Amino acid sequence: MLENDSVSPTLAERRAEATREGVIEAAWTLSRSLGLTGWSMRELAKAVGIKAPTLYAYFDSKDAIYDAMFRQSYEQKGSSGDAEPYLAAHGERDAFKLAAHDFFDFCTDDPTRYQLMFQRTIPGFEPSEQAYAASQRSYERFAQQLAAVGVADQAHLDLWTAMISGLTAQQISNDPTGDRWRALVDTAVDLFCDHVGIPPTGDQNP
Amino acid sequence: MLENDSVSPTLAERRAEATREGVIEAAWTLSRSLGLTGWSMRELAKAVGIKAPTLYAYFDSKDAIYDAMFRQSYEQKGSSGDAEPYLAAHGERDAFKLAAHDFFDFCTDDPTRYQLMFQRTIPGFEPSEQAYAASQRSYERFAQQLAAVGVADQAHLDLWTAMISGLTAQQISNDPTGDRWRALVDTAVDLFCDHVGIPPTGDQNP
DNA sequence: GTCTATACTGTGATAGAC
DNA sequence: GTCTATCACAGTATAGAC
Repeated sequence: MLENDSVSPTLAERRAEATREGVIEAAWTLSRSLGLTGWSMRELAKAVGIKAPTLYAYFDSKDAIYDAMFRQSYEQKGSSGDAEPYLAAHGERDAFKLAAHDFFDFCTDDPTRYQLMFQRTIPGFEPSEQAYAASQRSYERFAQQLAAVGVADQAHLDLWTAMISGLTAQQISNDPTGDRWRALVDTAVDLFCDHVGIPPTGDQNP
Repeated sequence: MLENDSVSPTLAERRAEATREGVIEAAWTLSRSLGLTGWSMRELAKAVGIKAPTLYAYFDSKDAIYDAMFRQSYEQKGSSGDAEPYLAAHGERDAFKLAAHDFFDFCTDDPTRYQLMFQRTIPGFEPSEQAYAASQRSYERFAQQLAAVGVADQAHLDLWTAMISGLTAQQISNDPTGDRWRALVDTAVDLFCDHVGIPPTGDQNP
């Protein structure tokens, strides 16, 4: 690990960073075909074209690789699928439905990523402070989005989280290629909106 | 593995069965303190008072031990917490609430068991045909209970499953010692009952 | 500074003597 | 059935070549 506090990275640092990203990308590819814990450091090294011990020049441990993947996932989640643009263009219930489907699809699009982000499935792995902070920022953005449409009560946030993530989890583990629980998302959102007092779409003057 | 198709087991078989149960019990103890994947066959053997290779006289592999634990869990679930007795004694919504809390408490009482039963968390482990059959029987009992109170539509069953398991999962992973999501169970059940047309308690003549 | 060769420790699992 | 000895493989550390 180089130390260089100047503004522009040296060429060596840029090259090292490129290698790091290549390692992470290869780790994703292996994880999607063999499972998150289905590959060894030796296999990963071979996929990148280096020897296993060289990996330790870029990452302190296998868990550090998982950590980078974890953090990257939460940053991806932030940079796509924000529901806010919808709010101006749609009625409020439709905004909730779009937000729910955004999350649902983000999870089902990449079950391996979902497993890393939301299941505690890798023995011994716990996200570092920085990676955990990325997940916290993601939750904060989510909370602010719901606050923007009038849902600020913590209990309401928790109910939303449980309902949408519950549907998602069932879909991924019981019907990964189908739509059995996806088809229930709109119904669940309507139940939630009834509960928190969001008026039905088209009913703007209660 | 001995083969004896006669009705009464021999003394040797009974002793072997007792050892098997001791192994499983020790595996639970280790799993609860170190995590499901946090112990080795050598540690397990030491806890039972034998050498590691001797374990393989009782179980074909480590996964076979997980399999026995998995199956045992689903059989425990069948023999406790049936909601049927409640049905005669309570109004319908209260019966749903009791069933939901039964499931919720069964899961939060033993998060390790929950992890084995409902998360796919052990790398490479898949339940055997017999163990999977035990989990299927458990689901069938659940479906029949809901049918007995008038919920037979598959989509309704799926919505119930997603809501209650979603609350449970959030509780276990985000607030294992608290009540943050448990406090939402009754609300969720009411939303569900509103949706499927179960009248509120005390409203027997709609 | 980046890589390779080698080796250490612990894992699940097996072979074969008693 | 239970043991000792051993295997192949894992993650990882280190010494030293370039």
